[in-house]
This record gives sequence, structure tokens and C-alpha cells, in this order.
Amino acid sequence: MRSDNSKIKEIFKTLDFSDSEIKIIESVFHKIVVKKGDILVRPGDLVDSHYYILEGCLRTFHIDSQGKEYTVQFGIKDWWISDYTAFFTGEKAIMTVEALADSIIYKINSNHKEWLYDQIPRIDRFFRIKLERAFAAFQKRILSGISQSASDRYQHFMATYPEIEKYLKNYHIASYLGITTESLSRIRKDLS
Amino acid sequence: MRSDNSKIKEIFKTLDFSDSEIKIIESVFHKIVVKKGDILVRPGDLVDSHYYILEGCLRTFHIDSQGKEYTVQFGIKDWWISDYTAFFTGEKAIMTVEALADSIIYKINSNHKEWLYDQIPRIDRFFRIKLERAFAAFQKRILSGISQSASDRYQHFMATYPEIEKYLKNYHIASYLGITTESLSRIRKDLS
DNA sequence: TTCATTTCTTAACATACATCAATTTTTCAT
DNA sequence: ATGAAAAATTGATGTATGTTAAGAAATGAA
Repeated sequence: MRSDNSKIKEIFKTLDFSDSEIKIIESVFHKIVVKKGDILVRPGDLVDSHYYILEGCLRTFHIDSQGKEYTVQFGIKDWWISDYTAFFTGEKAIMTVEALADSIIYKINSNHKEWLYDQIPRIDRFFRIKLERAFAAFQKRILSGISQSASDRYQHFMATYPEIEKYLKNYHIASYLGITTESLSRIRKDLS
Repeated sequence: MRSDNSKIKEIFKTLDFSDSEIKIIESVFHKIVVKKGDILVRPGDLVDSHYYILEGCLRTFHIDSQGKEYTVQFGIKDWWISDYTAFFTGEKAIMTVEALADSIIYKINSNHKEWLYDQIPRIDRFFRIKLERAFAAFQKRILSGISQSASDRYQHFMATYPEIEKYLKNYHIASYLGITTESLSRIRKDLS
């Protein structure tokens, strides 16, 4: 075993694996302990891995030519995170993946994942369903972005992901909503 | 054969199927010919199907409580379309799927798709890769929505999907960008 | 605890986009 | 081809959000 993988079962808790299958799975996951502020993916990287969050919080964000940050995704316990555009398409990363708190994550790379699909076909289905749910969530976010005011988007975000809030600064939330911290501050004042 | 499925091979043109596999696939796809303006999915429907577009153009949009329309997706030849949130989660549709031109599409429902995965496991991988690419495109659109001006989003859309334009009214584009037709009109004027 | 640093708030002003209303242009059925 | 309906444009005005700058509050390291 390359690292302490005793928590691997949690990742696939919806599936029932035999001991030998667990061994196979453990062989392709790599445990990583990161500190708040650590960076997992940088712009320009080739991204051949994605990350399961066992504990903590991370975010994926883009930095534009003026240095402004735009958060595309937050991730907490039991979510997966990466620069998915780069991961899926093979293009170089335009995102940064950053730990917002000390976190414990499991990394798996593309080749290992493909190998795993061959070894345990049920896993293909597992990841497909994860992806379907993430896709549906993204569709809702797109709709929210084009149909709602910043205040409505803020309230919806806070209501939908209350567990994430404790890890976030207001500027993280603003960068996720696509507004400035000043605007968010005014929105919070209006709501209180 | 339930309908003329002679074009089914086009859907899976990246895969090499035997004649017997093609037969299996043909048995679960249902050809539908729709006219401009026809509706395939309505708000409140249970959505157990998605649609492959062989020819024509469709869009998925949401109508809010004030009757305003917000377009989440356009689809043309060789794309798939549905209310994916409803399709993947089992929730009732909040979207309308509408033909923007006379179109020829192939419909497949969930149960048949699951059955197909069992019969021909390679197809699971095929749909997973489609979904990965759609997911990456959605991630880019979210980033565009929170980071770019309406004018930039318009130019980016036109440059990225030039083949779609001929099917669209300006109010379709405006509803996709999340702006009013009046604003789009001014943007177009400024750019010309 | 204390102080430096980071984050948040507030205010004045600027700008992008929305709204409402009227008119022109385009589309499409006859 | 013609006219009614749909779509696009334009102008005047309103509002939400951005920008800049300053100060207040919160955080975290020593």
C-alpha cells in the first residue's frame, strides 16, 4: 500500500466491494494531506488527476488578465474536485485548485482510472452517475446566473450549501457569484 | 424495427459495431420528426428520455414566474438534448425543449439506455465521454457568465457556435446570454 | 495580548444593463 | 405580392452593480 488508504471504502460507500476489489481500488488511490493555502493545480499544468475530498474544503478558480479571481467550484467532504475542463479535454489548466482549509484528499489519475474501469466495470457506472449529478448542478447554476439577481443568487447559494459557508471568506463567495466584494457587502446589509 | 433507423450508425460513428450490435441499438432508439415550434418536453413532465439530433435545431429553456425565457442549451446536428436536470435526477421538468426548426431526432429512454449498457458495455464509456465534454463546456460557460461582459459573451458565443446562428432569432441569443433583446440590439450596434 | 495584515464595510460616483414606450424592419401566411 | 404579426431597433430614463478610496473590523502570528 502506497499510503494509508483505510478510508477508501468511504469513497465507494454506495457500492459493495469484496476485499479483493478493495485491494485493487486502494492500489490506484494516493492519499494527500494539504494545508490551508496549498495549491494542487496551477494554470498551465497538464491535469491528469482528480481529487476526492475526505475532509476539508477546496476551490477551483480562474484568474483573469487583470488578476481578478472567479470561483467555478467549491468542494467539501465527499465531493470530487479538479480543473475538469483540463482533465476531460487534455487542454492545459486555466484554473487553480486551492485548499481553503487543511484537508485530506485522495488523488487518482486518468490512466489508473481507465485501468480501474477495466478491472471493476461497476465503477464506470459509479463515476457516470456522479458526473450526471454534477452536470445537473451546473445546469441549475447556469440558469441561476442568467435569470436571478446577485442578491437572489447569494441567498440561493447560502440556502443550498450551508455546510460550505464556514470555510469561506466573503470574497470567495463574491467570486463565485460573479460580483465584487463591495456589492456582496451591500447585499448582505440589505438582507439584514 | 419500430421506425426507420438506418441513420443510427451516425450516432455511434466513433465506435465500430457488428451487425448484431447495430440491431440491438436500433431496437431502443425511436425516430421522431418534429416541426418548427413543436415541444418535446414541458414543465412538470417526468423526463425519462433524451434526444439525439440527426438534423435541425432545438433548445432547452426555462420560463420564470414573470413569463421571461432563459435558454440553457441549444442543440444542432450530432448533439444530445433534454432537460438534463430532470432526466438525471428524476425531478419534474422545469424546462421546455422546443424545436427551432423542422428536425429529425432519435429518442432513447432511461430504461432502454440502462439495458443497452448491459448489452453493450462499450456504450457506457461512449456516453460518459459525451457527458465529460458537455460538463467541460458547461464549466466554461459558467466562467464566462461570471467573468465577462454581455458584449464579450455575445462575441464568444458567435465565434464558438457559428453553425447555430442561422437557426436563431436574436431573442433566443439574448435569452441564452441572460440579457434583454434591447441590450443585445445595442451591443450589435456598437460592434458594427 | 498585541500589532500588523487581511478582510469587510461604507460612501460617492461611474457604467452596464433593464425597463418602458414608440417606431421600423422582417417574416410569413394568404 | 400584400398585409398582419413577429422581431428588432431606438430613445429616455431607472436601477443594479462596478470603481475608487477611505476607514473599521476581524484575524492570526509573535
